[in-house]
Amino acid sequence: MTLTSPMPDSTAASSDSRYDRQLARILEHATAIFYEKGYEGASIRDLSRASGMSLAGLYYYFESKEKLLHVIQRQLFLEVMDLVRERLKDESDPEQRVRLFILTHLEYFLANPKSMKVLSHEDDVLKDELGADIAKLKRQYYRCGADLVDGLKTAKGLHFNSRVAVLSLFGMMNWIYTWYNPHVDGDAKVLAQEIGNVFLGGIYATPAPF
Amino acid sequence: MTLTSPMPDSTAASSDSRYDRQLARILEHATAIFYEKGYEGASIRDLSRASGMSLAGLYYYFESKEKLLHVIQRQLFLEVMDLVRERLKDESDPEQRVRLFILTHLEYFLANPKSMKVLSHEDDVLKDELGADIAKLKRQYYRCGADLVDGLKTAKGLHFNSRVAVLSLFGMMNWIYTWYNPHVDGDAKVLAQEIGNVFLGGIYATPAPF
DNA sequence: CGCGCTATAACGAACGTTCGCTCGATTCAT
DNA sequence: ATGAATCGAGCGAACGTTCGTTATAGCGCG
Repeated sequence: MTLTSPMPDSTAASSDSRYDRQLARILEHATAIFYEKGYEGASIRDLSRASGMSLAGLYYYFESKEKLLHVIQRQLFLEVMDLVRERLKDESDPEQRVRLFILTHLEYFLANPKSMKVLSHEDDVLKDELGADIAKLKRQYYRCGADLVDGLKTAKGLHFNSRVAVLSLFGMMNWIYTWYNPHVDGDAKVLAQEIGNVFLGGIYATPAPF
Repeated sequence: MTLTSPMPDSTAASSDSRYDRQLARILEHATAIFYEKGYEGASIRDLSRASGMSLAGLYYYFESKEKLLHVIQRQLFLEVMDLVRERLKDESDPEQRVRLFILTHLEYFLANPKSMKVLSHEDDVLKDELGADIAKLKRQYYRCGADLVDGLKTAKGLHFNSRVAVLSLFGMMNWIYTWYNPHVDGDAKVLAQEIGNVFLGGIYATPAPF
């Protein structure tokens, strides 16, 4: 009965009910533990220790380890997709739209580096319906990026393999969690600039077919 | 009745003892299982089932699950590094050297897609000495790519952030295991061409620092 | 009181690992 | 040439631990 649907008695100002605050706290700790040890390597007891709650206490908030990961991943996807949508609302220049997409993605995930890994690294552990649901969200997000790149492509009359280009872009961005060091590499703005330069310069320089 | 060679052994090539062949077989099965279920998600019993050998039998060939992964990863790094070194021997043009690096990396890992994931995805599960050893190899491999890119950079008098550029290149290449489909995307040669175009076009188009 | 929430303690199953043993091939002394 | 001893390769069964999960009983607050 937990987690599959919002609490029935929650009113509009539900974001600060005790239940919601506790749930958010648990998701945060769980994300940190999954980040450190990976989903399979993390035990419910690790989560219990980290969040200072008993095993049974945790199960009051989610009904299985799988559903817990699912909630975390789903929330992250929805949040970043919402953010992207809102940021892109006021931009119409095709190149700037791609740059803005990169910037938004990096800003969100450099602000939540542990979330970045839990999304990127634990991407295929969920099976069946739960896995299919996450895969669907992922495909939506990919589509979003691909549409932006294709928009730029037709606007400028470029010729390149869209699929490989977009997936390469996602590769650059999603690989960051393995090396990013805020003291060495700049903030999201700097990084988005540099990665945007490489990617856009790369597709602009693409050879014309003949 | 002189004692020339003990066994006639039709398929001589006795450089591989039975032990070595069995070990290789086990490593291959283990790679496949780690690929499917991840290191933490794979149990020794899974490996036992896959390789058709008992639990205790497996432990005759390695002394712990961690050491098994270590052997696999170490062997892969050494093999691909050797391959890169040999291929680069005869090429002196800086751009072609970078392209050749990309091609070699892709050829090796598209020929061994499961290995690619076991290296990329299970990269930080090993701790202490074993982990440090793998991290050292990884750093060597990174250095290799970085030197090539830096060679091109100075040869052409380009200006860009080498660290971000090289790590982005590795991001593009190492992310491939999440999406590559041999029936849709080309073989290593065509993929190396496309990724090389994006990357090289990207760093060539880099703005001068002012 | 009743209800939302937490803690204790336990469940069976699965985990990585080890022990003692077997069995065929090889080696060696006679 | 042959029996005894050794060795490499592998097996079945079990070790103690940890896993995800749950039944149940108790607390504090409206």
